[in-house]
Amino acid sequence: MNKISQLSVNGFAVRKSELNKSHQVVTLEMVATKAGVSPSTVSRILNGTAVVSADKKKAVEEAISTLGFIPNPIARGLAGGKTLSVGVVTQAIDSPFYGVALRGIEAELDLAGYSALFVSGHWDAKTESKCVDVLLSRRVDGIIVLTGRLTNATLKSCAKRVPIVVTGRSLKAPQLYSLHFDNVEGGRLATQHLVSLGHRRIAHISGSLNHPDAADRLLGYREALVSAGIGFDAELVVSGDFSEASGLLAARQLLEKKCDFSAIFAANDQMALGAALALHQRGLRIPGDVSLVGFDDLPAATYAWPPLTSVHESAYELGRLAALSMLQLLQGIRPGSVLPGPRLIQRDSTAAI
Amino acid sequence: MNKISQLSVNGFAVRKSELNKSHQVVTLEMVATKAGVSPSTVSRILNGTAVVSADKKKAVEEAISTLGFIPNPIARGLAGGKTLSVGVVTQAIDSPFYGVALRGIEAELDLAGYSALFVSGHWDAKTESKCVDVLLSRRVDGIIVLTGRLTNATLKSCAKRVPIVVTGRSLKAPQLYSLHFDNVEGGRLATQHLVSLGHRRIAHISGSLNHPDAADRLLGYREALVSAGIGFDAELVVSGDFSEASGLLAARQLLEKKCDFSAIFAANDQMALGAALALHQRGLRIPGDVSLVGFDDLPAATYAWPPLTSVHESAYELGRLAALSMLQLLQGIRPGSVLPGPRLIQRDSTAAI
DNA sequence: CTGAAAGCGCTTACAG
DNA sequence: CTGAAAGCGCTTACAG
Repeated sequence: MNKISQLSVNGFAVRKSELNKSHQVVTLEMVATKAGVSPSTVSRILNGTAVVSADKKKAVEEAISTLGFIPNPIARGLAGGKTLSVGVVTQAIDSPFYGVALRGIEAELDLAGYSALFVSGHWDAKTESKCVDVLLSRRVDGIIVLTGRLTNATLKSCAKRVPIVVTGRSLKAPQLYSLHFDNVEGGRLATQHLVSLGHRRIAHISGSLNHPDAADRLLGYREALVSAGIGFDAELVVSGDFSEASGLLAARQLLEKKCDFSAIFAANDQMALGAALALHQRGLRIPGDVSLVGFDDLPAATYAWPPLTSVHESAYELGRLAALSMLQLLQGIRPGSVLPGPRLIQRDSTAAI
Repeated sequence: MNKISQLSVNGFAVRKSELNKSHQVVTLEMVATKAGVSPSTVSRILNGTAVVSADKKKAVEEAISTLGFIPNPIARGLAGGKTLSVGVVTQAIDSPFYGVALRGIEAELDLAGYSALFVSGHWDAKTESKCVDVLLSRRVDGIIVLTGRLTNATLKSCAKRVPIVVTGRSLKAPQLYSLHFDNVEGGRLATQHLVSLGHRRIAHISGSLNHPDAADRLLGYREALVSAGIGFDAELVVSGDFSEASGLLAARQLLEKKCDFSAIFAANDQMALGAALALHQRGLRIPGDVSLVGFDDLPAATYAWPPLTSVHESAYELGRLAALSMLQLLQGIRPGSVLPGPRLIQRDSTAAI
């Protein structure tokens, strides 16, 4: 450092450029100087990475608090390869379902001093791959992938570079943990509920069938039907894409087909809401003329008219447990969390036939 | 570097520890070596920070693409003080309104190669302050604050450290740009619509009144009433907190007061949805017995029953323009974007008295 | 238990 | 137009 360009603030040498910052940044070196130890020692205390004598520890801790030192995660990341941040590949930052999951992730990570980096994959494997690259270039310590369309092989190979937690599938690999919700059981629950109410002609609005959740819910629907001795009728199944608009369209198709149904099980609440609108528009009453069951139990389900019976899946828990598992992976602990099972929440959109 | 601990991969010296990474990381230095120039030159080409001879430029660009070099934002951040990331203080990561704004921010930032760091302030000044600190410690290049409760003074002082874009208020300061939606006009529009339909007893469910948006919408309501010669009746105003649950409660209060109204203007769609439920539960028809207007025009408004008349406020544009303005601030350009004005979207929840 | 030194991957005056 | 060198704020072998 050129002596001529040096100044001093609080007894510390300061480069001119730093003076432009209104807040003088406190560095680890300043802490070390103030505490009369080496930077190495400060670092070790900070990270608990070695035993340090009690008196030095005390001196350092005092220096840290009087100086108000906050370690720079950027520098930490460069030097130690850790950034205390975890990347999250969500599919749409404004999804009502995943939004709640993000809140769960945020809450859990925050407890551990980690930050989340959210990027949206938009249900497109290419985009999701790009998201992973962005996250990797930002040197996140781990990546949480909320479902999406990345192949298992891709995920496993990512896990060789960085710990991965993925939702929406069951996968085993080193440094990879998956959290899976039992969608088959959920689909079964929804359908059984309708069956128990006396419905025999139960239509299903499925999600995009290349989406495992959609396929599983359909499977549960089918199984419940068969085991009730009703049998599966392909005529009664129309597929949507999990959006409200697609639910509306699907319900209209069902109506036009005249396939004579008394109930609809929609593979998510958003489609159920769309279907409800189609039904209302045709002058059909819910549940008087047709019973309706959704899936996810979004907050909106409670405020729909009539309030929607739905299969509860806790997005918040999903997010929280994904984050918790990631934190465990990062600490070298084998995660073991499992998602709570589906529960049927009965409201007013279903009734006996 | 100790020669003994050195290895070689693709002709480049590599530390042992790096071999553990499955993917050999390509550094700027490797690019320089391959192109036969100095690292400085590569950096300058990358940043367009100086004129470089055409041939070297070509060589470097070739090296970059054959090596698949991706600059490390972390190192960039440390060295240059830039991280190509902007922090976003949102209030709740799962808010249906702000969620859409986040999508707009993400889209715009992505175009410029920037990443967003989202943190939630939960409408609490203390928490929001903490969010700003976290963001600062991550060395974001700028911060976008979505409304919230930080004081103007706090915001202005933040702007001394880092460029700030804030929504939901009008503020002028160096390195600070604010984007403001005309909530007064929006409230006026909603109310005028009801007035034009012949309603005279128009109730209002306001948001939390310590929230400027809520106060402004109430003001617009009041102004419209007065200028229509109807006059303001405090009896007809009940306040909620922008949540569905509060809308439900507010509508019930209104009903119990027996204040005799034929229409309700709710300060946002979420409360309107809650109010609709309360109305339905009392057996009141919308709009037959009471007309209902919301605010924001969330996607959910379209799928409510009946589809909700609402004041459109484009959350997506809000986010997009906030991000655009930030990018301009970062380039030293004075931002000038303004939000589109409110528009009334008429659906089926309002009718002539 | 602790310090000096090198290094993480870049950027940016400085000096041609 | 371009390179050598120092530095960003930490961490981590290495050597006591």
